[in-house]
Amino acid sequence: MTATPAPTTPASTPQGWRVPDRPVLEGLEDKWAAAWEADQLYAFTRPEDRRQVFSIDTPPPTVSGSLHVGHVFSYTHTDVVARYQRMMGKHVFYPMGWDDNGLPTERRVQNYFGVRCDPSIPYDPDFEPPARPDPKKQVPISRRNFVELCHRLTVVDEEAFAELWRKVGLSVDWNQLYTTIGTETQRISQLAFLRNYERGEAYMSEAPTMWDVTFQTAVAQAELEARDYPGAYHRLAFHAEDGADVFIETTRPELLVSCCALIAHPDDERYKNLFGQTVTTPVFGVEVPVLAHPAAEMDKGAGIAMCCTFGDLTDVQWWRELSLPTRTVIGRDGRLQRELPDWLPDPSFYEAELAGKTVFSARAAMVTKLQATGEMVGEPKPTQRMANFYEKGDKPLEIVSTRQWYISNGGRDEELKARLLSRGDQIDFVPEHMRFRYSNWVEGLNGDWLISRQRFFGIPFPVWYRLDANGDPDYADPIMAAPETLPVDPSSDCPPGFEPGQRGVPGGFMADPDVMDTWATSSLTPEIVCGWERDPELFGLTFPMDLAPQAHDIIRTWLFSRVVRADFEFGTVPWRRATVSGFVVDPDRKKMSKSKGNVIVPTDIIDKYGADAVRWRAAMARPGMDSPFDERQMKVGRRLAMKVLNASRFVLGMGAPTGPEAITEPIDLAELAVLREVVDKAGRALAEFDYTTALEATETFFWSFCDDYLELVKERAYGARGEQTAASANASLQLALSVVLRLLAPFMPFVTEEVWSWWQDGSVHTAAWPTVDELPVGGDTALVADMAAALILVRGAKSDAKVSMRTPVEAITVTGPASSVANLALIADDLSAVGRITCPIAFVEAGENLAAEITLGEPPAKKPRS
RNA sequence: GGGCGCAUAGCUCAGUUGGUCAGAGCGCAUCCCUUACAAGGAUGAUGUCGUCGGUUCGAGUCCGUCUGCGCCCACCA
Repeated sequence: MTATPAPTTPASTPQGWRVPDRPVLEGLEDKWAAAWEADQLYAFTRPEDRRQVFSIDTPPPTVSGSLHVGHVFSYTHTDVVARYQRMMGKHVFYPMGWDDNGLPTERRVQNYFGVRCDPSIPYDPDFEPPARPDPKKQVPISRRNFVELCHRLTVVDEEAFAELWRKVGLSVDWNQLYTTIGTETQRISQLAFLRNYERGEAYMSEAPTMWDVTFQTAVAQAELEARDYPGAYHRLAFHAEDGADVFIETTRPELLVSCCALIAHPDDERYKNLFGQTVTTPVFGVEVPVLAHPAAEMDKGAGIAMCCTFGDLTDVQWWRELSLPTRTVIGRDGRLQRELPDWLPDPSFYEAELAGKTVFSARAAMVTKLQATGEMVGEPKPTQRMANFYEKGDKPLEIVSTRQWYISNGGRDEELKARLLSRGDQIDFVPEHMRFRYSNWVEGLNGDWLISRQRFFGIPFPVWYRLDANGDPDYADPIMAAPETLPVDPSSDCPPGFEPGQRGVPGGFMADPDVMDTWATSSLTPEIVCGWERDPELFGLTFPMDLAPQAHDIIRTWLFSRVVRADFEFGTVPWRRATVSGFVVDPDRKKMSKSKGNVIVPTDIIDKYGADAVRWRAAMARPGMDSPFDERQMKVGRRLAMKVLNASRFVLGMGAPTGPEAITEPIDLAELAVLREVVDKAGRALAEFDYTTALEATETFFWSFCDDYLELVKERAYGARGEQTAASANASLQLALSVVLRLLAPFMPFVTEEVWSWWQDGSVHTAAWPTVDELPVGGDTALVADMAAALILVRGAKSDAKVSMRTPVEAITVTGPASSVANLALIADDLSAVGRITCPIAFVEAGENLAAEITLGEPPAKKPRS
């Protein structure tokens, strides 16, 4: 569908209002997005008092990915509330950020340009990526060239994202745009890190870490994902001192070489007599102790396990708690090390068959050897087990001992853990039960937060190391950058007191080669956007923030890490309220993902139904609720948007501008009394982030307003019964329209702005949120219910008779309870007009429900088809 | 195995502290070109509120039980 501009030619109306003849939805997004931008309608202006601000910690989307309809939904939820707060008079601080830092961008650059980063290659200032990228033959390029390509591509991606957000109508302040690789972000990230380091919250440690062999980087606990992984049990014979065999079962026979103990549960009668003895390993003949540890599970495998450094996290626990030797065989590339293990009595088999092999080849070689020596019982027995993966990787993680930077997060400090748990209690979660995700995660932490990554496109650590006379780094006493010099790139900048020529030479210095994980940066989004250590006035006005929206999959990462940072730096929570949106899932309730091919492209759906319709559907999904995608529901939103256009045109085309003092008719007062209740309900709901309830209340009112009230007063408003009753109708219609447009504005910003522009000055989005005080008192809401019931009686009679609604009613007797009958008598004239009732209506008090005896006249002649 | 959530019309979901709470929209059926709206409008049908117990004058609503589903975490011997 091509977007045609909305008609701007005003039809001439006596009031001077500019109401188009045939209003359409097409083109409203472009028209109003441009106007809002030109007017800087959503630009943050600084009030005097923090209480006048509503600040939002917008999640920065990963620009190397693609936005799907779920993103549109969740960002719309926040935007609805931002718009409400703005109309409430708040100075809304609503930034947008792009997460363009880190591994996802690296991967996209590799695929897009067909290159890969090789830090050993020198910079080539004239480098151009291959015209035809070949994914199988990626061109190795220098780190600096690689980073340049990352920047080049993110600029393109970010423009596409911004375009989508404008189309969706997010009322963000684009002046506050930040990126997670930007200069200011680098400065803040490095500064916060230095502060953490000074206070002892950040530290370096050499320890076993979860390691991805594909990306060759350490990964943090929060990035792990347990997945099913096929394996096989291998039953191996160890040899006891008395010559007996001790059988263990393992899924990783290739790690046998790194075995440093056998371990069983202290209460396990089968192995009690072995504790304290040593056994020798099959094939290698290494002598290892048999030890007891409660983490050994009697009913798992043979009940006795070989501990290797390192096969899994239990091995790490045993290694640490039993002070076992470190026998590393898996290298950072996932292959068995070429260096020969010095603990082997005879390394010849290792050298010939294992060194340099992948774990898979090594396993095969090991099994062949074990079968040859008779030390493996039977065939490998296939099994399904869970293995830890990096969430973006496709090979199981290995555990490798490496030197890394950490920030404490309570995983190794019960006092800190308790404090961070209590921070969670200080945050309002919407929906409330999402706080359990937070407390569950914090309670389950078993280590500190690993923030260094052995990657290229990220924020470097502002750290150097002195090199001793042999050229070896002194990690114990790192040189930290001076805060006023930030941001620094230690690979090109010099540490204080050194010359460039001293880089990499004995007695000189070297840069810390790592970059910070992307969460180490995004954990600081409140500090970044609020102007921490940059703009104290802004910071005072916006921090702690009011709202932190996110999806439920990042509670353990982004949400938690921001709490950690704010606790360390400020001793406070970073925001008062955290809201959690659900996912949009496919009709089978499966999560959308590229690999499943079930992703809905948001621009397609917006082009087809309009942004207001998509936003309407988004707002019908309550916080935290996953929502199946059903395209038909977009039509419902579109119909509402069309209704707003048409009903507004009708109301504004009928009478002269009339003030509320003209409203005197009981039904007019009654209709506005219903609206009073809606205004009250919608406002209270939106204040609590319950946008769905607000929308439902408004929408229900609007449909009955159109279907019943508008129909009922139509003829009177045209002046059929005199000026005074017409003025009452028109004043009521205009007031209701003004209120309804404002109630709908947060949800459907485009169509409401369009209609507002026909007859009002300024933008509906900076108009005041409606209050009950704008609406007259004294109306009886029961009258509206009676009206609706009466209309159904008249229309039902015609529908049953299968005749046109224009068919006259020649006789009608309405019966019902006294109050209803009395109410309907008040609006008999209006009822007669809308029902084509040509006779007086007879009212009789009888029964508990309204009923009618109706005699229909001749249906009108059908008009010929034009 | 631990935690959380869900179970109400064919579908998606509302049902605030137990007392017109058996609802909405979609879909479906029938009808209507009606001068705001045919990408419309009117009218209508549809449910032992997952199971079994309990509290109560009264239970979708509170308590317990079971069953099914979903999500998060743990789980490599």
